[in-house]
Amino acid sequence: MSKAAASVAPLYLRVKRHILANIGSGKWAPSHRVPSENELVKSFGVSRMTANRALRELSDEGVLVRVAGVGSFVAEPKARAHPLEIRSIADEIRERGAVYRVDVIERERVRAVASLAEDFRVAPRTELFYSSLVHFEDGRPVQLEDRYVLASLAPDYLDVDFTRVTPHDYLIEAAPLQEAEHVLRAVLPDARTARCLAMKRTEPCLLVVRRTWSGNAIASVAKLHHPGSRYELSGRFRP
Amino acid sequence: MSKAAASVAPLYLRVKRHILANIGSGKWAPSHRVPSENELVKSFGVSRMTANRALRELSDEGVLVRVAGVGSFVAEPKARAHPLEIRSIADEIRERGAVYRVDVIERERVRAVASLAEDFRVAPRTELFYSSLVHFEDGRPVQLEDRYVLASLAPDYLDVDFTRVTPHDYLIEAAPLQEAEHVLRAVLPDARTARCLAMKRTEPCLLVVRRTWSGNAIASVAKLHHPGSRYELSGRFRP
DNA sequence: TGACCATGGTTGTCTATACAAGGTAAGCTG
DNA sequence: CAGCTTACCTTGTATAGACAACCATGGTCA
Repeated sequence: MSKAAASVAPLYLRVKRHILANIGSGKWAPSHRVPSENELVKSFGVSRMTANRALRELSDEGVLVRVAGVGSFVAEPKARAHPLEIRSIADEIRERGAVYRVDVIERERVRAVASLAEDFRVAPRTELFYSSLVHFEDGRPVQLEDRYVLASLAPDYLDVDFTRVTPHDYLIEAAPLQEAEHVLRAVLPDARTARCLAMKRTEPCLLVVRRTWSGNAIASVAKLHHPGSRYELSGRFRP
Repeated sequence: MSKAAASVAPLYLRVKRHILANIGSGKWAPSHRVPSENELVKSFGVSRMTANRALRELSDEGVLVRVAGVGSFVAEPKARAHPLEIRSIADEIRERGAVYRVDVIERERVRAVASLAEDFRVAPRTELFYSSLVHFEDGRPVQLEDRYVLASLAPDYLDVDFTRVTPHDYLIEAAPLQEAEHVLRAVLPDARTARCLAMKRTEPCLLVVRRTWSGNAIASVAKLHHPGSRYELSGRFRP
């Protein structure tokens, strides 16, 4: 009834585990040379294709570095970049078990002024859609979302019911997301932001600016203001 | 002299690209069924092992979902979590081509008071090391790093020359990093922080709290204050 | 000595074949 | 009609053999 996975596991997996075990125990340090495919063929009694798959997958996973004509080596640990996940605010709030609500402040069709045109890398007066929402957690405002969207990429944007679908989720459907850029800053809110988030103008805001690409075009630029006293971004990470 | 990669690329890659092109163009939507291995064998004139490698790698990459006995299907796009990389500040500054400098403000051995003990999940009065550094970019302070380290995990911590190795880099070597947690907030600086970062107390700070695990123990808790006017966290992301 | 070349080990790719196991659907049987 | 069986297609794994490209080494030749 036990898993007994070790004895029935596919051969290529057993080879992978053997190598991972030797690395994990410190027996094979970074840059140490691991057995070649032919050596694994002999010691495990498997075919070369099986040994190749084990080593190739470990290479794809970044565990090994392979050099044609030379050998396979334990990769240097990198891991000095720690990803922090930035998620949809509605998901986050609901996942915490809190009540989520959104107010639609504005939604309109606009033409890009100079600064916006620069953000989007388009000509001035290009048609954009603008929406402004406030997201609430248990009745308290936690995010002001000011978003501009390239009209040609999401022609139905102004008809979306944002109380049911967040702009972010809608855009994922409408325009296949290919790249995103985030910039995080701490700022003081302007008068309108402070009013929308029910905060004092001396209280700091966590500002996330998110730009998303679809194909070669910048599909959307969003400015997300969060009251510093009521919102924090957090994430855990395992290398 | 041109790449001519398409004509010399390995067969399994050509098959992968064919499938990715059909997905990228929207011709094959999510949950659409892609050709089976045997169909690819016929249409591309490759062996089944080659078709298998193409489909298997796309499955490993999350592009396809394969079900034994049924077929291979275009995966649903998830990507509503956007990782933001948090990197070592020294690397970041040097990579921008700016001059990096660090001042060591304090370094000492301390005993955990109640709140610190709670952060570390250890008993009060457990021995910790404390260091306080200010990181400069082109002569302007951009980060105040207040760090506590579990003494038993890094006994040499106080002897490290922080002008040559950042605490973060040293800890990676000393205690294998297994997990990290980040919390980002916007706050107003206290008097000491404002003084160290040469900023006004009314100016907001971007605060990153980083906790790192090594094994089951919390190895380090770092509070990183950045002046809102001079520092921003940014990152790009391709799904 | 220095430049060239042959050799053998290594990774990278590809084929043809085989068996096993999961799943579906048609057809048979009671 | 319900339930079972069977055939077929699918993915998953594994093998033996083959050729190409890469690289270090050592030997040969000028």
